[in-house]
Amino acid sequence: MNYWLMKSEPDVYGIDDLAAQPDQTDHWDGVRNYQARNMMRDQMKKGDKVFFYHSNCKTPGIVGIARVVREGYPDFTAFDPRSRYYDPKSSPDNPRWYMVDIRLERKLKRNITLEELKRHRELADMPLLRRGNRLSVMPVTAEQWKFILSLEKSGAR
DNA sequence: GCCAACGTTGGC
DNA sequence: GCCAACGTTGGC
Repeated sequence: MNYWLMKSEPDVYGIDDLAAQPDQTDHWDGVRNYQARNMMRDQMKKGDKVFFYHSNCKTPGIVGIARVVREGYPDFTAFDPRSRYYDPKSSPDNPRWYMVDIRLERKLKRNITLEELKRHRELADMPLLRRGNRLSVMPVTAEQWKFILSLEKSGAR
C-alpha cells in the first residue's frame, strides 16, 4: 500500500465538501499537470491512503485522511466545454487527463499546519516542503505518514 | 495582492 | 530542440 498527499483549495473544494458527498466519496478532477496525472493513472491503487491538504488559504495544512476507492480513469471534466477544466485536446478516445475516486476516512482532530510540518527535520524531504514545489499530488513515505500522524496525537505545535 | 518558482507554449 | 514569454501555483 502506498501513501499520498493531495492538495485542494478549500474555497474550491475542501474537506467538508468531500464529507458532504454521498458515501463521502468523490472523484478528484481538474488535475492538469503531467507528473500528478501519471501518479493518479499509474501508481495510485485501491486502498492507498491519502492526506487531504488545504492549499492557498489562510492556514494551509493537512486536514484529513482519505482512501483511494477507484483507480485511475479518464477525467471527464476535460470533455465538457462548460467545465472550468475543459481541455479540447483531451477526448474520450484519447484522454489526456486522469483522476481517481477517494473516500473520506476521517477528518484529523486538528489542522496539522504547513508551518508545523516545516519545523520537523524528519519531514524535510517531503516534496510539499521543497522550495517552489507545485505538485498537487505527491507521494508520502510510510515513515513520513506515521510521523505526521504522531503529530496529531501529540498536539505539539 | 505580491511575487518567486516553475511548467507550458510556440516562434525560430 | 532551444529558450523567451507567458500563465499558474501557492505561500506569505
